[in-house]
Amino acid sequence: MGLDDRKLAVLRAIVEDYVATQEPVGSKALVERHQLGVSPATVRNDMAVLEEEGYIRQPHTSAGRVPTDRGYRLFVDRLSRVKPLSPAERRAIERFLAGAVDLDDVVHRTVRLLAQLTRQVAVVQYPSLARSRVRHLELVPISTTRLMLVVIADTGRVEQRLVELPAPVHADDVIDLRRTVNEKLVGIQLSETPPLVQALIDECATHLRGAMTTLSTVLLETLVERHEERIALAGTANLARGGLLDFQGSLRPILEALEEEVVLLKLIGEVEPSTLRVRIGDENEIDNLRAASVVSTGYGPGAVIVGGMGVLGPTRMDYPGTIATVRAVARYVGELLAQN
Amino acid sequence: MGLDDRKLAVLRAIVEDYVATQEPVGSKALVERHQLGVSPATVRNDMAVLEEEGYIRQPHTSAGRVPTDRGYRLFVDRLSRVKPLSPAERRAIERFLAGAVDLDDVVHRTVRLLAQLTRQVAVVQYPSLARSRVRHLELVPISTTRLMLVVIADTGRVEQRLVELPAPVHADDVIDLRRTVNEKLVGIQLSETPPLVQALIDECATHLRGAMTTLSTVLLETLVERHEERIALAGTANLARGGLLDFQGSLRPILEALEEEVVLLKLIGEVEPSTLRVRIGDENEIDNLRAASVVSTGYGPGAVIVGGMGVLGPTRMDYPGTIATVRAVARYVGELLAQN
DNA sequence: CTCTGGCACTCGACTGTAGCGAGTGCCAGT
DNA sequence: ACTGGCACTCGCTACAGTCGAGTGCCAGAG
Repeated sequence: MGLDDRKLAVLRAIVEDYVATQEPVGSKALVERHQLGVSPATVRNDMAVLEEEGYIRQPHTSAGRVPTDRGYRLFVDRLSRVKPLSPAERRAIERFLAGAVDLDDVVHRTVRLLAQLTRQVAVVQYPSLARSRVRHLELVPISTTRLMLVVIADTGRVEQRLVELPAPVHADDVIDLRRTVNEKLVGIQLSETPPLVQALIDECATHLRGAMTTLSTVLLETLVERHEERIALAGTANLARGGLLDFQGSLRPILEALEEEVVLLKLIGEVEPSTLRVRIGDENEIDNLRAASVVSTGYGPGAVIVGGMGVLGPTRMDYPGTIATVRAVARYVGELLAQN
Repeated sequence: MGLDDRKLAVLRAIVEDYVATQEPVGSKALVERHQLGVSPATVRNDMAVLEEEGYIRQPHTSAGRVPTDRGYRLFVDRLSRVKPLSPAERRAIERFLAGAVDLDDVVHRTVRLLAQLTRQVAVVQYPSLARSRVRHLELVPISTTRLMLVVIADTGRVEQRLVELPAPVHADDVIDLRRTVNEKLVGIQLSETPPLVQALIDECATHLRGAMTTLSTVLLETLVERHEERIALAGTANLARGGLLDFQGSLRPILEALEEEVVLLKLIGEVEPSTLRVRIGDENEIDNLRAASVVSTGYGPGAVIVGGMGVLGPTRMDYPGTIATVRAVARYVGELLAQN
């Protein structure tokens, strides 16, 4: 395990060159392009050690070296300093996001921005309902037996659902229902509403029990079970950039994975205390994504985290740059959310 | 232009074989696989004519023939009878769509269903707001200077938008506003609301003029300008099926085109009286899609058309099957919309 | 006039061989 | 511990040769 500083420098150089050129890198080219201060032969010896330890490998004998997933991991963990964005980039982000009129708009702009800046596939989760608080519940009578339930969360997210009532309900009763529901639920975090929703049924006037029961069913369904998580995606065209060298020739599995909301949620939705997460190749739990890397992070107003965002690209990607971009975009979106 | 029946039969056979095998088809193979009742030599002569007329071509000398866009066009127009779906398929469609709880759900299910049945990229436009009627307008007070405007269309589509008022408004006034707006606009087709919205400002009480002005601005924006058209997409992974033989090796342009909502709308949104439209290769106005074909149609409750749907695939696709599927799915969705 | 069988021809796909060169591993020397 | 040198490996490219599917054309039969 003895990896002295120079061996690490060699690994860093290999990663940087390979990411830039997409071609296996040999000892001679390395000493030419980086000031390592030693001869190719020495580098070769270091390479042999690095290969033995599993950080790099040769596609075939008599070819240069290529980093392995493990090599990238070491690079990310110990060898790369996050490169700060240029002021121009920061301003671009700010300006682009500032134009948003709407939560939907914010999410759309964010995902496009991420895709464009990183030149990769971007994924943004809508602010999770479970992590939001109820700002207001609205009941709109459509007919005597139909209500439109509109849930407005403090993150600005709005969800609606049609409710089919078991029996006709008078307009005054709708007002009644609305008041009761709002009194009990406004300000509560959505993930904690289920018990309260149960209690609602008992508390309301007897002749409204039926209506309230279906209403609360739909409420629970909307808030907790279904739909709950929405996702925006952009930049899939970037997958086809690397001339099929990345992703070992077939985009099929990647595209398939990206079509599954569940998969995407798994990718970026598991938000932990740690600010930012990088999953490299094999580290991905999803089989279809074994040839890809994912950089993801949570975002939200202030320290609260309401959702995740991230990008997906070939394992051979510019980690420092991507990490910096994802982090910066997430921070700006968080500020934007906090303002409103 | 003398294309007798046999030449047409040859063309049909070529198209069918090529679609099935993805390989240039030669004269010998043709007579073996189809009962044409003539010798290869005769077929060759017919092929020479077909080639001269531009319906087929040779990738290189001494290779079989491949249909041109023009050949596919002729095939679609005159040589293919729409093959009816099997009862099993019909039932599958019905069952799958029947489970939908929601307009959103209907659209999502539809697009996935289309992608799955045709094994191609599916696109479904949400019921266009411009073509819907207003069922209800709701104003939800968020704070004294903020309203949430919710527009509910008769197609079940719901659109919401935050309104920042120029000055605080009392709760009673909100009720007033809501009543006025609903009285004037409910039942009106959205594309015809603009003049009425203008009139609203004049009619309302003086102390509400300011509020009504911003409100109507947002209303117009929401209904007409922005956002208005939404699109669902599925099955992009199917693009990567044909092993890069379709789409001349690069998915890039296709994926790029699919990312642009505007492009997608152009693809399937131009709904005309004609029931179903097939655009083959070069016939596509969008440059990036010159290597693809699009089968699209309008849908809606009864004879009204509220949106478009369709699929996109390689020019080498099973036109009869795809056409039948798209038509059937559109019809079922129409019925579903009519029921509610 | 139409169809057919025959024949020469074309040209892409595949195979085998050879030379080149990037890159390596090893070793002896400083 | 580093370096220069050297033999070796092996993928890549070019080139020649063969094979065969498929064609176009033509003369002859119906």
